[in-house]
Amino acid sequence: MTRDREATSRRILEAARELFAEHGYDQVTMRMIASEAGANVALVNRYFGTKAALFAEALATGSTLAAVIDGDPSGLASRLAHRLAVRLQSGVTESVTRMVDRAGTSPEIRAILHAHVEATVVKRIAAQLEGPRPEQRALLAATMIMGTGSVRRLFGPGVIEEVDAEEVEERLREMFAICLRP
Amino acid sequence: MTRDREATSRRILEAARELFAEHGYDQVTMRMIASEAGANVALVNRYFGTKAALFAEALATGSTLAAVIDGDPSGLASRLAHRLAVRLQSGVTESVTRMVDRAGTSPEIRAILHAHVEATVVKRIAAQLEGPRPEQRALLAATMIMGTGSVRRLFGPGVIEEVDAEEVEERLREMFAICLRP
DNA sequence: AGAGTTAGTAGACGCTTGTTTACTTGTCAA
DNA sequence: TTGACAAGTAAACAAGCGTCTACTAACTCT
Repeated sequence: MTRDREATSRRILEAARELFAEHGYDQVTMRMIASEAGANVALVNRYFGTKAALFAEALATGSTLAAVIDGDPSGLASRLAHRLAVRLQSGVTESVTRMVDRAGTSPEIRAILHAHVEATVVKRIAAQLEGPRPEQRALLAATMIMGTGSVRRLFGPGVIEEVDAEEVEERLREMFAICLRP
Repeated sequence: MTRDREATSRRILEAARELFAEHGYDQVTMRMIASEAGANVALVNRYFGTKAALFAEALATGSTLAAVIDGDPSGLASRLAHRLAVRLQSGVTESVTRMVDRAGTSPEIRAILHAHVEATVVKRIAAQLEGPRPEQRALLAATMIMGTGSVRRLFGPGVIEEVDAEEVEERLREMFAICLRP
């Protein structure tokens, strides 16, 4: 057994990120994280303090939505619609929505998530919008992102297979256009 | 202490319905339900078997969304938009979305929720739609209902207060119109 | 009035959780 | 080579969970 604090804590953080994204905060135990990282439970606490602190740190790294949001403002609706349609078809959902969806009701955890979604989704979308109340419209877009995740996870791959992906994408594009327009 | 099995089990069921709707499955304990109903924990198990069975029974009674969905098909988009806008403003969200949002990942519970949402929301909306693939479009509407709940719960009353309720309702109405049209 | 049924209760059972403590062991400077 | 420091481990902690068993007490029927 090679002893490497940096490598170990990095493995722990990666395992935490994947597990939290997949199962949400409550459903993941410190022992699951330790096991996945090939480390001891006590080390997880020693390196990251508490479970909530580890969650916050895992959240700070790994949002792929930002790359979709950033870009040409006029194509934002199309990019978001395409992303959601692809995710519906592939069976994968945004890790952010999974986490929100399964966050549990701990005020501390919801506060951490709130700050993260506000910074990486709402503010980021709002920054591209012109006209009054950009955050209100960005919030509506966030609604659709979150809702897609919830529904997809609840209904599973069975229902979605009967769906015409192109038609859904076109409808989503129009819906995004409505909530993003000035 | 008056002894009335029917009244006691009804109190338990009501307490379960309210608590599950407010906090979700995982966060509600059998002891919370018993305490809220003024009954003993053992009685809850005796009358309803298991926690999951009680959840399923609580779910079967108490969906107020159905009343909004049923009615004139041409006014469906307006009714849904109004409902969501009101709920955003009042700080209350659909109990169905709360439950889904906080369901945890137990396959049994998610299966129960899936069946419930499919029957009381998706199929009910789809029944009003004409044209091809009504369920696909009903699913998009469900996406917005679920998403509104997630976002509202995550952001709390603070952000929503800065929102122009009428403008949001109008945008929601147009978005519903797009996803419901043939 | 007394016996039997049954609503209601107290408490324990086994398990899992996040976290901590006391310990062992590998690594590297002196 | 040795000693000190840090990485890693095993085990226990206290608390909380769903569930079950053994018991008490109120109601009903003869």
